[in-house]
Amino acid sequence: MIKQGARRELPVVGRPPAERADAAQNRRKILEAASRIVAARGVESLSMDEVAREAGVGVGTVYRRFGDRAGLLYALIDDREREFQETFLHGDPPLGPGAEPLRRIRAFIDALVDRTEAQSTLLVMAEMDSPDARFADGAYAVYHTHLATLISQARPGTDAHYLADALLAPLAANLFRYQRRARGMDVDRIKTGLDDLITGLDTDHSAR
Amino acid sequence: MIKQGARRELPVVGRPPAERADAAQNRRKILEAASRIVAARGVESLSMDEVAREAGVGVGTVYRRFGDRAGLLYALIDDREREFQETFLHGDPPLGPGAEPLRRIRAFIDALVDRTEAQSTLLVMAEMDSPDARFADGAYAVYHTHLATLISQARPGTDAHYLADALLAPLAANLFRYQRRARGMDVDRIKTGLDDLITGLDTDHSAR
DNA sequence: GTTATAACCGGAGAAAGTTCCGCTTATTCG
DNA sequence: CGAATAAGCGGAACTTTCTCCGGTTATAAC
Repeated sequence: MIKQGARRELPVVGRPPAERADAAQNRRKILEAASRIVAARGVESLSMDEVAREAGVGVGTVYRRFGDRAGLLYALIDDREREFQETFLHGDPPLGPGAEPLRRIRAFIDALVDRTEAQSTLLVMAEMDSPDARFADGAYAVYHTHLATLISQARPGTDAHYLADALLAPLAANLFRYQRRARGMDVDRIKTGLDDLITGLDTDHSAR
Repeated sequence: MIKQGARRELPVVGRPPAERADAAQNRRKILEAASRIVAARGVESLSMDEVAREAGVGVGTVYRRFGDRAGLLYALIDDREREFQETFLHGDPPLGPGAEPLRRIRAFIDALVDRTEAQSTLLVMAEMDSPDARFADGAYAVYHTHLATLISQARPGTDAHYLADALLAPLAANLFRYQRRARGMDVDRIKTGLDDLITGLDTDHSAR
């Protein structure tokens, strides 16, 4: 995550040129305007035109800075959750390093459930206008790598890469919201269910 | 699945009034036109205007019949897969009744992977313009009920309802397509990974 | 066969996302 | 400081989805 839009085609070598000062300032203005609108009237009514107007820039600028609506929404999400990554990468056990892998997996998934609960509306909207955006976004990659590492420690020999995706999948914002709203499941029930799934990972399958 | 759009608000009691003959005919014409366009130029370029024109009706008619774009897409999907449901509900074992539950779960998930592979583009598009549509659609409900029943047989005492969602989640079209395209995973790898996850379900967790 | 009515029809137009392009400005290099 | 240039800017215009409503037609009751 962190940097959105802006550079879609990278130069063959070397880092992308730094953002010009005025551009960086516009990025900030846009992000703040978007945040203000979301706080005031919800994500549903966040139109690109309005963001541009509120930020005092043209629509074109919003698009140049963030690529598309999904990009803007993910930037908004990232902006709020950078510290979450800190917690599980370098924080205290059982979330951070120090605890045994399976314990960390559980703690991580639990924390992710809470995060999803808090941001579900924003996440659903973001997923909506760009189906791959969730996976292309850096945040997902970080979660995936983290989980895959832990899984391969807990159960060497399995396809940790795939299982990480599979464990993250039930936390897709649209399913999560459907379970919460339409199915009437509460957060604890979801956590318990996922714990059950994780427990299965700890099994020795070779004998089967 | 089966019936899309048309009746969003049901009468309190009794079945909805039958579709008028001309309306039913338009439904057919629209579905055929849409199918033709998809076959010719892909789902990406399926615009409601064009469907209407090709079917020889007004746009309003398309919307009255199918509710929205997602509704039309799901109708298209259902139209092609009604027999899939037959297979696992009443077909031969191990997919159909007769085999032991865990065996049937595996067979079902495997078959679903193949179905997702075949329809992924259509499914991704449908999920895109209406985040809950996948779950609201009758097909998902059928899968969910089927799986939940099998899970509660295989492992009484667990939250089969939740686990069914969790097992279906990695088959979300957008994740699936991302794994196939961006991650370069092949279908067998996905099946194997899911089998691994299912195996975990067979564990006795009470001792843990 | 006539009439009442509920369903249906078409297409104009509103709303929102995205693209395009001529003009402006920050930055760099001599 | 004074070009040269690459980056950035704004907003009009285009696209596509979806809504609305005045007029039409199928269906059923008499």
